[in-house]
Amino acid sequence: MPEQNNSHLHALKVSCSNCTLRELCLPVGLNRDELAQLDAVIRQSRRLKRGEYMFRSGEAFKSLFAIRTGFFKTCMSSQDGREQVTGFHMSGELLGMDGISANVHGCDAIALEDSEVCELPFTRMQSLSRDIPSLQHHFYRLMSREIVRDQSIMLLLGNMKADERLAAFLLNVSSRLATRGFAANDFILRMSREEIGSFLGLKLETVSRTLSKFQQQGWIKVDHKHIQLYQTDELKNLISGCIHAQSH
Amino acid sequence: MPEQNNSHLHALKVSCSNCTLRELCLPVGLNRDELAQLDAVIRQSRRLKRGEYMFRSGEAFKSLFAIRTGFFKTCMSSQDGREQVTGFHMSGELLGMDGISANVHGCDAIALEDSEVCELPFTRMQSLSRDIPSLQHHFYRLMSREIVRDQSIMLLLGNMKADERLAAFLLNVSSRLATRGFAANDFILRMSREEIGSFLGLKLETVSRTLSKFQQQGWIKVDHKHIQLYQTDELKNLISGCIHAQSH
DNA sequence: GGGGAAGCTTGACGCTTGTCAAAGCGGGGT
DNA sequence: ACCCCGCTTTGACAAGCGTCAAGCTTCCCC
Repeated sequence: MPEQNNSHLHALKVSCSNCTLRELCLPVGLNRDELAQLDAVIRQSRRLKRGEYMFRSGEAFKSLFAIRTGFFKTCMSSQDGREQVTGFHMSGELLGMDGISANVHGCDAIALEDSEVCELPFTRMQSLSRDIPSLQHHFYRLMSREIVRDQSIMLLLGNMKADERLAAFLLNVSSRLATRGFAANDFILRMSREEIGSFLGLKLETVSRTLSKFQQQGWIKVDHKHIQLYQTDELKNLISGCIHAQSH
Repeated sequence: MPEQNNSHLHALKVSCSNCTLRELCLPVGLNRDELAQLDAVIRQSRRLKRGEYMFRSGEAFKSLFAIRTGFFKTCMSSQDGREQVTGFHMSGELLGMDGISANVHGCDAIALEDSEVCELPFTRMQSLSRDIPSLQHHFYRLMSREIVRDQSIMLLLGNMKADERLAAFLLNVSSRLATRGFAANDFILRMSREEIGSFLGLKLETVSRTLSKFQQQGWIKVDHKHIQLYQTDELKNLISGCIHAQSH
């Protein structure tokens, strides 16, 4: 692992090497020169402790943020303090794209564990992407991917019953962890039952009960936030009838 | 209305003049030369009859489509034939952005009335947007807007009760029609109760019952697909507690 | 190490919405 | 113009999930 000195980009590349899907990360198919240009634009990475905000709804939009390590939730809040979780995000994912349209962040992004992110100033990325066609195309693809992801969640919320939603959620988390080189069938959830419920359009009691039901049937083992999947086929069966069963 | 000959772009501009929000359409802040370039890229517009497909899920993605006139639904289908409506779309809106990520269309787009669309070959638009920075930025904003729209629907599906969903839906349709210069409080719905229900995550009977309830309370008048809004304030009250009550 | 708050599980009950059914109305095509 | 089919409305009933409540565990901070 040579010449690591002072290259924020290198760190990004390292996080990329953790991903089977290179597309999660930025530097794809760039030559040495283009990499250097990109590296110059990426700001010093920033560390966040659990509970800290990466950005808040209503703040001026200036940058996108790439997660190098850690785990985040994005959520929107109403006046009376209730919140709705709109997504959970892992290393390699890009946050803040909803802020482009109105130049204002449309949601809060909160670290669920100690994390590290890279800041990508948007106007500079935009002009850089004019010089590097493959970068431009990559940005369009990332935004399109976010649209596809949101629509698959719309399907989940509009069509599925509680147990189907939980099964889809567990399989999604599992596959995303596997993509990053972690165990697919034995993991720690970083979020609370209430946050899962908020994301899935369910109450926390329903989440808890449904997990217990899966455990009783021998499909999974639940020890608080420690989840083990024993029979993923049964979980897949549950959602096989649903539209576009595979995860985003 | 001079020199209309052979300019597909002109037609787009005409459809734009119907919109209070110029941002819905493509040619914003372009000079004469840039307009000519853009015009050269836009393919001959295409007419569709009610029920025809603009594109289908699974087809190769080649172009985005701008609606000049008419009304569309987008939806996804499962193996067993059930469908989920993911959106309703009016003149000035751009469809197909979910196809960019995988080079395959992710949903069906079907005309709900006789319509006219412009085809925008994506790779050519992409290279053109490198020469015209404002066009590039506009595309990013359009995709971001789609992300925001999808997230507001996620909130609706995850948080709201049946009557709140219907109220939000009616107010949304109303404001989008007003934006295009149509009456805000007296309109014809182009979709069936079943399609509304599919979009809102409800069964058609619930849609029908809830509309009847609104009518009983004197808030609206329902005559099949002909809707009149009498007391929009009451509808707004219903969703005032919800997160981000305003429409997309 | 201990205390307290926050998170999780489980039960009982009720409401919202889905399901099944029947009847009325309207519109499009022959 | 008429007829048939599809859409809509309305009712009765059932089920799934939310609500309220109590007790328990765990984790964090002092």
